[in-house]
Amino acid sequence: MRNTPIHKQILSLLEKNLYPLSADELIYQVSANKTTVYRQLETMVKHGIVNKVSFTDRKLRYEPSNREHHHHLICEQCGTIRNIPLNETLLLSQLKQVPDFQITRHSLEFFGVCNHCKIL
Amino acid sequence: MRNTPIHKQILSLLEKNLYPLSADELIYQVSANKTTVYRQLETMVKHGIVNKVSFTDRKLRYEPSNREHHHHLICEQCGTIRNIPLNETLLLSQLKQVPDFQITRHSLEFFGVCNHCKIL
DNA sequence: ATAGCTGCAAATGATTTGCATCTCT
DNA sequence: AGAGATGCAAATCATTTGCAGCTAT
Repeated sequence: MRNTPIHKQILSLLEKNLYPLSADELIYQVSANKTTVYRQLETMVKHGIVNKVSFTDRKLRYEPSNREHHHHLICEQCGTIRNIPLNETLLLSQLKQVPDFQITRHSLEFFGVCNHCKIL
Repeated sequence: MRNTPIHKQILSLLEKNLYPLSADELIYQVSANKTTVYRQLETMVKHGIVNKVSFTDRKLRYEPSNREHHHHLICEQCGTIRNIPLNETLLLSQLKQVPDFQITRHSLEFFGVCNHCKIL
């Protein structure tokens, strides 16, 4: 992974913003071709410095992977994203209520490798 | 929401399968135009009988909403999805290990309405 | 009768690919 | 030098929309 100007720009934008950014939000601000932005993001994901997150609006979003463990609150009306540092021992109670936000549903996905694939 | 043949077919497929189905998996099996399948799914979501779930592969998936509360294990190599009925008090320990599956990451999203939108 | 379905073709929008050129290390 | 990065145009893939005709209730 090379430390090119575009690489720096993208990383700095991802770090500056508190919430995950979609590719188009980056393309809008970075002086590079959109293909390059997508490719740079993919490179960063492959190298583990950026995480890809997905909600239900069919856009992928990206955020630095070195951020303290947290989750997201997404407003289904305006799409605003808020980070929520989640003390996991408090998960059960938080599932019901978070200040200034009415949770209607949540989604939890685990990703990894199944036994079948691990053997291959 | 009308009880049409296509509606029945789709609902029955969603119920028969233990894991969320993508639109193309349904289109493959239902004798209807793909547009119709998408529209029927949207109708079902709107009426609350089906939930939309999204992983990071840019396809949306659908499952009946009356299923017992659960989450998903997605193999990042073969894409296989497994349901995991999650006793939430056990969440903390489960985040680390589940039988026959090596969890590398998870994603938890909360959806709802932010205070700003609730006021409008 | 009529609001809600359906089909087909075409449009959209996010993301990806091919290919030629450039540039970090 | 050579692997990785970039730009542009075109392709892909999932999903959506327009419009005209159907059909449950």
